Amino acid sequence: MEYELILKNISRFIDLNPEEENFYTSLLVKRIIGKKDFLMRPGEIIKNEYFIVKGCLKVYTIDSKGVEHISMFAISDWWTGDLSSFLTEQPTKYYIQALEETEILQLSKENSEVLFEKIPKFERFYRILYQRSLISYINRSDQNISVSAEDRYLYFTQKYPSLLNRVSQKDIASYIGVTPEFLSLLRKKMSTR
Amino acid sequence: MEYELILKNISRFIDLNPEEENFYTSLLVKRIIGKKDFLMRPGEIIKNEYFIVKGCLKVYTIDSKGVEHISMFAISDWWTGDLSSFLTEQPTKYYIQALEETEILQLSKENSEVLFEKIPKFERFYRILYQRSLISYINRSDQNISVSAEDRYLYFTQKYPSLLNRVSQKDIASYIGVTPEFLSLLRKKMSTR
DNA sequence: GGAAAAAAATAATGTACATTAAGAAATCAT
DNA sequence: ATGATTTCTTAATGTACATTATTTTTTTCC
Repeated sequence: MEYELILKNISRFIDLNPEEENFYTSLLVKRIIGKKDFLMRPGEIIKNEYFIVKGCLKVYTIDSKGVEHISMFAISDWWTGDLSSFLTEQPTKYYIQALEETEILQLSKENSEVLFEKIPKFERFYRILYQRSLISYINRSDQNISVSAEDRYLYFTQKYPSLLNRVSQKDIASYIGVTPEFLSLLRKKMSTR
Repeated sequence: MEYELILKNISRFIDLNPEEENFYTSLLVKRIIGKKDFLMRPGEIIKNEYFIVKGCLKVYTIDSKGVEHISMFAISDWWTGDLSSFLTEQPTKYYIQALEETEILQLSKENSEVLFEKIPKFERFYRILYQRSLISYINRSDQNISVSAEDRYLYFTQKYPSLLNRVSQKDIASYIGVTPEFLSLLRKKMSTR
């Protein structure tokens, strides 16, 4: 069934009875984002959070020199969006683009407020979800200032093996913070050992 | 009164009645960390979260070459600890050291579980706290891969002006991910403009 | 207050990574 | 399938930042 994956995602942290499950899924909107289409562009005020059912997206900014910097990839069973814009109602600076045809479920800000009122244990769900995200972002920002590009690449290959064949090297380079040329060189050096 | 600051911190996101306030503060333990003393060392399993009443701490790791990497500073009205060790009960990799005599309030894991049971709206408090932390760590990790050292330093001076006179340049250099020598050079270059 | 220790500045040299440019390989669109 | 795009590789050169070493300044502490 359509909502199986998202309900399973939620049941990792909280238990819902069938009635609550129905209420929750009634708040969701399903969307398909075609390959290369955008889910978000800079300047928009983000009114939703997104759960990825199927597919793959990249979240990135473009700097003043026109260079793309990938902030994260989002695949099946992950959440994405722009928490900052969602919370502050300021325009986002991110692009989110589908690398493949992608199916998402979106939950609007109004509906998430309704949700917290009606089923307060969703506060717990998000508490735990954000707690765990926070841990991985703390790690990532520590790593970005203390670890060489080669080790960041190695870490990426170990942490996200499923992305290796799905995402271009150019995008991986952007994610780990180097140019595609330098990553190509690194990979050559690493393979001759 | 002793708990004024922490109760004010909490009241930013949730309302507590006097009874709840008393119950909450009864779960806290007050500690003083002397200058240069450690609140945490690698290998320990972290059983508390810490709120800083007064003083200043640095959170850092030491890499395989013996180089210190500062992950964050923590000052009055901030929370600190090691969420990862706290959650997973694995040994921490962090040192937390007081840069000045520092007064903290600690909440143990057991007590935080009691707290969530007795006053579920603390789930909401932590949901919002983590959400906001997450936003700033997402920013920081984006910044670390896409922004020059000079701009990271500028951003630091703007975001944490109060730390500039309190923390050594060497520690600021570590936080932004450069050597103290290079930060010194940057500052000289910046001052002659 | 003065010696010792730590932090900061300066400078020379070294290295990780960026930039530019060009060709080869893979992917895409008709 | 075949040309057109995009991605990947390779290589030369350039630059941001690291390393090492020395000197100056500031802080610590008895």
